[in-house]
Amino acid sequence: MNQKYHPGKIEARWQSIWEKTKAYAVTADPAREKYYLLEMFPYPSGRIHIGHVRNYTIGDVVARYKRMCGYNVLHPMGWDAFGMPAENAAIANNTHPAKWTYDNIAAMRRELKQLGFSYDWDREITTCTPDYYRWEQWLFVKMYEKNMVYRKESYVNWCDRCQTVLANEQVEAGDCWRCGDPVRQKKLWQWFFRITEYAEDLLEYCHKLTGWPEKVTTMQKNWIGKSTGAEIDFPVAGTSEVIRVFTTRPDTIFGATFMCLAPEHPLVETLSAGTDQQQAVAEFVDRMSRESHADRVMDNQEKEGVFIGAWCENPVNGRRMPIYIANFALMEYGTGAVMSVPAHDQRDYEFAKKYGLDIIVVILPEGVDEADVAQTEAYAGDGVMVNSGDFSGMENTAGKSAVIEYFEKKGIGSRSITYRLRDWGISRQRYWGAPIPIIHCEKCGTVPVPENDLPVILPEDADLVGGGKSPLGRLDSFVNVDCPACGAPGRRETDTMDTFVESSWYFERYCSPDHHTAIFDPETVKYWMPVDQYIGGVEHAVMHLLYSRYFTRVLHTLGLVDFKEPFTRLLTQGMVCKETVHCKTHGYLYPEETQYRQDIPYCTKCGEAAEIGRVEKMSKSKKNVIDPNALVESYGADTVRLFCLFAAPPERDLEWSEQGVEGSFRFLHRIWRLYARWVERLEKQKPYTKDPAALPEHARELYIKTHQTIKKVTDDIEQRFHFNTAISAVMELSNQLNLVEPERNDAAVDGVMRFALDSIAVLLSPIVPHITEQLWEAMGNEPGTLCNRQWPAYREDCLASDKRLVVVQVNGKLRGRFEIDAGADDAAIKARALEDDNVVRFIEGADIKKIIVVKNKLVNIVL
RNA sequence: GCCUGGGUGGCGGAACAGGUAGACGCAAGGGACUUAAAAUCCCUUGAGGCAUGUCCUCGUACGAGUUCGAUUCUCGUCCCAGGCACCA
Repeated sequence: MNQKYHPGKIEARWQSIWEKTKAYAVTADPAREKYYLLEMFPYPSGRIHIGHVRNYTIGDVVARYKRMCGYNVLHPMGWDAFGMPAENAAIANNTHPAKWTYDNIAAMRRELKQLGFSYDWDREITTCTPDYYRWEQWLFVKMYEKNMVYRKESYVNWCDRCQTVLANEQVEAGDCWRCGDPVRQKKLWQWFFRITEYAEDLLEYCHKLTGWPEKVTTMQKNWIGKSTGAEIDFPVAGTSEVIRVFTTRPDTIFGATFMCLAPEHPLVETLSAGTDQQQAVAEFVDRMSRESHADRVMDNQEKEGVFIGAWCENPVNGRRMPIYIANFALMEYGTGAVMSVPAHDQRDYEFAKKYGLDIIVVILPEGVDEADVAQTEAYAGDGVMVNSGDFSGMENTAGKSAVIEYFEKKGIGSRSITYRLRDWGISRQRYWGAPIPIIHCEKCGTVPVPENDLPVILPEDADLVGGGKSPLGRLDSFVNVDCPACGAPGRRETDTMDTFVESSWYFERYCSPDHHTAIFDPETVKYWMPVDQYIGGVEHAVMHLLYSRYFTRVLHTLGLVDFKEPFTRLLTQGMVCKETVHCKTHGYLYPEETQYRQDIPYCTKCGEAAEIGRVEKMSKSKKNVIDPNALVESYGADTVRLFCLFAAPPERDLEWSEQGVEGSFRFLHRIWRLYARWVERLEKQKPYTKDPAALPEHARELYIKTHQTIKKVTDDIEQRFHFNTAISAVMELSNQLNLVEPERNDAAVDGVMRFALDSIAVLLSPIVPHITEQLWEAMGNEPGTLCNRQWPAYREDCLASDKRLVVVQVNGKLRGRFEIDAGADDAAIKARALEDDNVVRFIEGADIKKIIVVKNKLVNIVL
């Protein structure tokens, strides 16, 4: 066996063996217990980045571990292949999005294979293929038939640069999440999924997702944003119109002194018509429409509004309330109208102060004088109702229900629930996406494409450049089609679907990727789904995960699956970060543009010393990126995998360190040399697996340590995915083994040594599969059998040694320690503690008040 | 502002039911091997003190508290990261 560890050849060799033997291909087998491990599939941007490597390494360890534990493990990989970067790149490089995408996929597949992940490549999915999106279109038609999809004209977030509509979730702080340009409002006909129909169910199940990080379910709950309250009708003075408001505080209705409408509210125009406010209102509405939705919602703008020249009447006390339009009233939340109670709502308070409107206190906190409430700010807390007619004197918490019941009796209001969540707009005016399978007919309206005509193939000859309309809209051969219902000339829908649609059901398709007669084979889905463990970035905590949960409910409603939640357990791994380096003249520097001398980076362009900046998430804009490919080339995949796991537990951010990588490489090298020293002596040696008691002491210690390591590694992987501590444990074991020298010819230790070395190979194999397979073979084992080996069990009789270390405290401070037989009773432990020289120094001449003994662990003497 | 996390040596991180704080690794310093360097191996390494020890004091963001005993539990404060935010 070579003394030196050369990862290059070894890794290529095992990868080709795994590929040839289809080592990780699986089939549904009802006789075996399944485990579905899924990592979020990547967008084929061109190269694998280090975040992918971390994500997929974590997943691969779990997949390999579960396989070794006997599960039938489904571990697939594929490509989230539709999306705008392909289009942008195609325009920039004068190529076709398909070519760009497929080239990228080929390159990234090669990179993934070089990392040795245990995927069943036979199940590879590419979402931009008709094979895949035809079933998405099929599902769209089913949803259309069940009225789960609809079309409406609505304001949408529009990005001028990307020429596309964005979902609310895709707008970050008022800007496009992709390009960062400001987003503005545009009115378009859009297709929507009725996700709000499932709002309550999605919310309710958040509490049942016990295998998810609380962080994520909390974010989803906030996103759904349920509010309980009432809807109440306010009659408009002098007309038969009523304004319906939603409020969470019906208990404050006696304090409502004015009304605020959203600028888009349908009554704004009618009510202001013919009044002297008409002009001012029109101007305000116009100004608001030009301001982007994001600006209106995001900035803590000053509250402003305009009186619309009409009044309504407070239904509980007949008070005449002026009606305003206000910039903070949102048409898409509640009813687009707010009953304003300035004494008890901060926004309303500021608005009232600004425009000199009445403030009436109706809730009195305990022990406070009415004159002191709402003097400088609104009081939003609980208290006793005052100035509230028959309700005065009631606790406001009870008052809420009482007021609602009163409304219901009088027929002017009712209990109501509102959600922040809105329906999912899926129309995109882009080329590189799945066509929406609808035909517009003048006579029949919107007609779904019949099942037999699916898929609606995305034509390859679209002209991507040239603005205004969607590229598909400029393609007559695509647009012109006969109406399937009446045969008259019709027009195809030219919008494509949001790419979040593809990623909302790909995990089901993985179960039967080659099924050509249905969206998936129900039997295999029944066997594999739901996903037992899903792993991905926390940046998908709201959109992707909520959409996937929604889609699974749709499939459930359509009778296609018998579960509602797609992902039983979720792990969100942290980001990969690295320090930034900044040169005064050249800005941010790539690692290869810096040279370190005595820990100070120098810019290779100008030779000047550069500044080390904050540690930040790796990104191209900060240039603090690492190319995984280059790392694999110089250190090998095993080292890269090992470092990704060792540097931090998965849920935390990982700080990249070149020296850390170096350290991981050295560790693998140490393991390699440890084997090299022993391989000749132990090749034919059987591992010792019997009772530890039969061994001489030095061998027994090694044997016990090995079993303890097996337990530690097993627990760390199984219970917490804390691979960093699992690796530490193996390092400790290997450090101990390194002290044993084969040259001593100590036959008593050989069997134990063989057992320990075998164990190291097995324990490390999910983490560093190539080197361990190589070492396994070198030890005379059948080549390639390590990855199919049973995960080792540990002997209970090895977990605790027969000696225990007991520490002695005096008044809680550590003063001594001693070893004692494990079986020793409290009295014996106490006696030993009191004999300890150093302990005696501290207790001499003092009164002992109390002695606390924790068996086998600790004595605390209290003076 | 609200909701999540988090704050431990020079650094990444351990301590997974309140019981030895700093495992493991990195970096640094010293030594061995070598003509030399690299690689490798060994030793030291939280801060301070002196009486140099199986020693003492301090120490897990800060301040209180509960406890025989707190990195761990409670309350308050500060800071960092992520998410949400005029939601009626």
